[in-house]
Amino acid sequence: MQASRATLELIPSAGPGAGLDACSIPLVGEPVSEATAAGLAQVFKALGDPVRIRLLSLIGAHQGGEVCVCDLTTAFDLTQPTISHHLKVLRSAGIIDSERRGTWVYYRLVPAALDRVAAVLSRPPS
Amino acid sequence: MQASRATLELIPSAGPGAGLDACSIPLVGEPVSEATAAGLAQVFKALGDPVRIRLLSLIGAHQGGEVCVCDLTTAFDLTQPTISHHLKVLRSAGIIDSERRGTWVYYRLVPAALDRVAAVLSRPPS
DNA sequence: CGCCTTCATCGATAGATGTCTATCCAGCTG
DNA sequence: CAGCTGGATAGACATCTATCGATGAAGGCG
Repeated sequence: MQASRATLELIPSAGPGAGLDACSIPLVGEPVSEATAAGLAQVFKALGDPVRIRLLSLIGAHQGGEVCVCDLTTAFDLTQPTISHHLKVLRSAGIIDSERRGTWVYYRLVPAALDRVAAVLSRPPS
Repeated sequence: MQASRATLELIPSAGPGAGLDACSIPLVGEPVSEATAAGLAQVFKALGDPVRIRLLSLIGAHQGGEVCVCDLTTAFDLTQPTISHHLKVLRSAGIIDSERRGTWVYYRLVPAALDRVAAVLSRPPS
């Protein structure tokens, strides 16, 4: 590195309590910790598939906010285990939730999770 | 090839020249098309890595909104080609932009892209 | 010109991921 | 009980990806 540039300090403080469950610090406001970045990345990774995006859209757009898995599997040209796998990824990320009622399992969105992700992406008013 | 214009169209249904339209394409409002889901998934996939999250955070938090690559490489325990790879992924997704000035290359955020993603995740007021 | 610094690209490789088939579990109904 | 259906799990496999070392391209400097 040439001497005419001042090196800046940018190792973020590895403070405790880092994670997605922490308060939603804007992404562009200040450097996030490694743990926070890992938590955010997991959620974004769950969103990083076209099938899962469409699954979320189908669930969110459905009247009542709940969709039976049987209705989701028929909406794709994929096998039932594949859809089940994608639903599991979304559920592991905390984006959706499921409930069994009798024979069928219903999935619904977790609005708080989506809100939190949206808040992270929003830049602070400056 | 710096600051290549070969970035993808973030939301295909937005049309060319639409720019940063504040009107959100709802993810939870109505089912999205396959093409829209694919475009969104690519952006989310770009965000689905802890290193890239931290890169975005470092760029966005830096004074002036620009960061030299040399400062980004020193912030991670990774090699320079790896950082360059991650920057390319973010740039291909339209999330960041680069500009060469003399010896150094500076990266900055593309706020419109982040705003659009945040808008997609925001649910319509019920 | 030659040399150095900065950054991008190439090629290889270990690990992650999406998809399938086969199978198992839970719940309903004869 | 047995049998059927909706959904999850297991295992296999092809593809993708994150990372590295090596190299190339662009620009500054003596």
